[in-house]
Amino acid sequence: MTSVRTRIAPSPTGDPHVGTAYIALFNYCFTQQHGGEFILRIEDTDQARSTQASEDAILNALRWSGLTWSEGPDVGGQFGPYRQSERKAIYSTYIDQLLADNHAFYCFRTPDELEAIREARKAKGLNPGIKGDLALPDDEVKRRLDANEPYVIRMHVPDEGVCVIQDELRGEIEVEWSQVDCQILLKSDGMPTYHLASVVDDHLMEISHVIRGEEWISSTPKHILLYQYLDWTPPTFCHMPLLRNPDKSKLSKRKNPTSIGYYQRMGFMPEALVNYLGRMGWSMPDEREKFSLDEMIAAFDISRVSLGGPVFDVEKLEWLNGVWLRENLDAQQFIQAFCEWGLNRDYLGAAIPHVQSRVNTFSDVVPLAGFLLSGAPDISADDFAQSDDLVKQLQFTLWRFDALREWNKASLLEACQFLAEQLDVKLKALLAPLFIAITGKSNSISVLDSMEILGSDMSRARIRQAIEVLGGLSKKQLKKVEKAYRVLPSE
RNA sequence: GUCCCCUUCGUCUAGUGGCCUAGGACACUGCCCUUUCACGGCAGGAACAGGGGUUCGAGUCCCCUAGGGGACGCCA
Repeated sequence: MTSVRTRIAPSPTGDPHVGTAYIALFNYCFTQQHGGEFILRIEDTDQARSTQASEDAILNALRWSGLTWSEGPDVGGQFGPYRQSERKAIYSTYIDQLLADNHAFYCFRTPDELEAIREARKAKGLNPGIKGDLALPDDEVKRRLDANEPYVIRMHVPDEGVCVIQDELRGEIEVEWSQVDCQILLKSDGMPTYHLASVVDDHLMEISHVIRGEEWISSTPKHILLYQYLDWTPPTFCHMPLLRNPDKSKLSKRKNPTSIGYYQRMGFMPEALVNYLGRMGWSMPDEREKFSLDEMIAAFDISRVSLGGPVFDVEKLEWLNGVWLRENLDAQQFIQAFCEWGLNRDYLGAAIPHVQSRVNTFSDVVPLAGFLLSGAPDISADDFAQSDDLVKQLQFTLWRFDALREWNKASLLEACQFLAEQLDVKLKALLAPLFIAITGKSNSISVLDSMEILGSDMSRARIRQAIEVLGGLSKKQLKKVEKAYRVLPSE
C-alpha cells in the first residue's frame, strides 16, 4: 500500500483565506482517500512577516472547518519563526552541497544592478527574471565574503532545453529553461526562500504528492531542478485551479470577503462552507449539491477536478448554508449553535462592557448593539451626511485598514488619526461616516470598539458596502483616488 | 514585454467520440401551497468563445485565432 503524504504552504501573513482552506480541503480528501497522511506545514521563512498570531489564526480556521492534520516528521521548525536558528542550520547543509557541486552560487548584486539586468532583458524581449552570467570567480567571492559584503545564494539554471512538468491534472507542461530565472535559495538574512525550504522539507518528510494552487506552475521547474541537483525523487505535482473574484481575477480581499473569519462571523456553518468549497472545481459523481466532508472523501477522485477557475459565489454559499441549517439542526441544536456563535461569553463579553453603561433595560440591548450580531447593516446613501470626498475618505480608510498588521482599538485609532491628519479633516469627521458604515446607526457604542469586536473582515466588508451604497467609484475615479492614496507616507 | 494555464447557461457544474433536441444547482421570472414572509412544489427563459481540420459521426480529439487568468520579488 502506498502511503500518500501531502502538504500545504499557506501564507502566514494575514487572515486565514478561503483559498487556503480550499487547497487544504483537497489535500485532505486526497490523503484520506488514499489512506495517507495530511501534513500541514506553514511555510513562513519571512522573518518580517511571520507571527505566532497569524499562524494560530490559520490553524484555528482549519480546525473550525473540520480538517485534521499531522505535523509530520520533525525536520526543523515546521511552524516557523520560533526555531529559526535550527532551520538555518538544516538548510545550510544543502546549500553547502549545492555550492560544492556548482549548482548554486554567491550573488552580491545590488538592487540597482538587478534592476538593470531586468530592464536589459526586457528590452531584448526576454523574460525579465534575473539570469545570465552572474557567478563570480572564486577568489572574488572570497574577497567579498571577507569584506562582509551582503550576499544571497542563487541556483544555476540552464539556458537551453525544456523542462517537462508532469501535472496530475494537466498532463505534460513544457517550460523552456530560458524562461526560468536563477532563483534565490538563501536570502541575505540566512533564511531559505520558499523554493528551497519546500523542496528540502518535502523530501525529508517523504512527501509523495504536492497539491497546490495553479499560481505555482511557473516555479515548478525550479523545484524539479532542485530535486535533480540534490539527487532526490520529485513528488507528483498537482495544480488546482484558482478561486476567482466575480470579475474573474484571483480571489482577493480587496474585492471580496475572503477570510474564514468573515464567514464565521456571518454565521455560516463550517459544514456548509466546506461543502461549498468542495463544489469549487469539483463535483460528486451523482452531481449532488449537498454533501458532508466524509461523503466527499468517500467519493473523492482528484481527476474529477475541472480546470476552469471557479468564481466564488457568496449567494450560492448562502443558499447551501440555508439547506444545512434547515436539514441538519433541530430546534435544540439550532439554539445551541446560535448561542455558540454569537451569544457566548467571549463575543458578548467583549461587547457588554460597552453596552451596559448605555442601556436602561435589557430590551435596549439589541436595538443598541444588535449590529454586532447581524451581517450587513441596512443602510442607504441618505443615512450619510453627504460630502464630496466621502467615498474617497472611506476608500482611503479601507485601504489603510487592509494594510493593518494588527486589528485592535489602538492600531485602528492610530490609522484613523493618521488619515485625519493626511486628509486634513477632524478625527470626528472621519469617524462619523465610519460609524454609520459599521453600526448602521448614528449612535451606538464606539466605532473603534465595534470594529475591534467585529473583527477585520466583517468591518472591512461593511466599509466596502458603505462605499457601494454611496455609489462606489468608477474605474476612472478609482484610479484617481488610488493615485492620491499612493502619495501618502506608508506606515 | 516574455512564458505558462484555462474556456459548456449570468454563476457553480454534468459531459472522457454516437445515450446531447446539451442535464442538474444557484440566481432570475411566473404559477401553486400559505392569514403575511419564508420554506416547499411546479413551470420558464438562459450556454458548448470563433474558425479550420480528423472522423460515417465532435461539446468531447488536433491546429489557429480571440478572450480570461497566472507567473516573472531577498512573498508564499
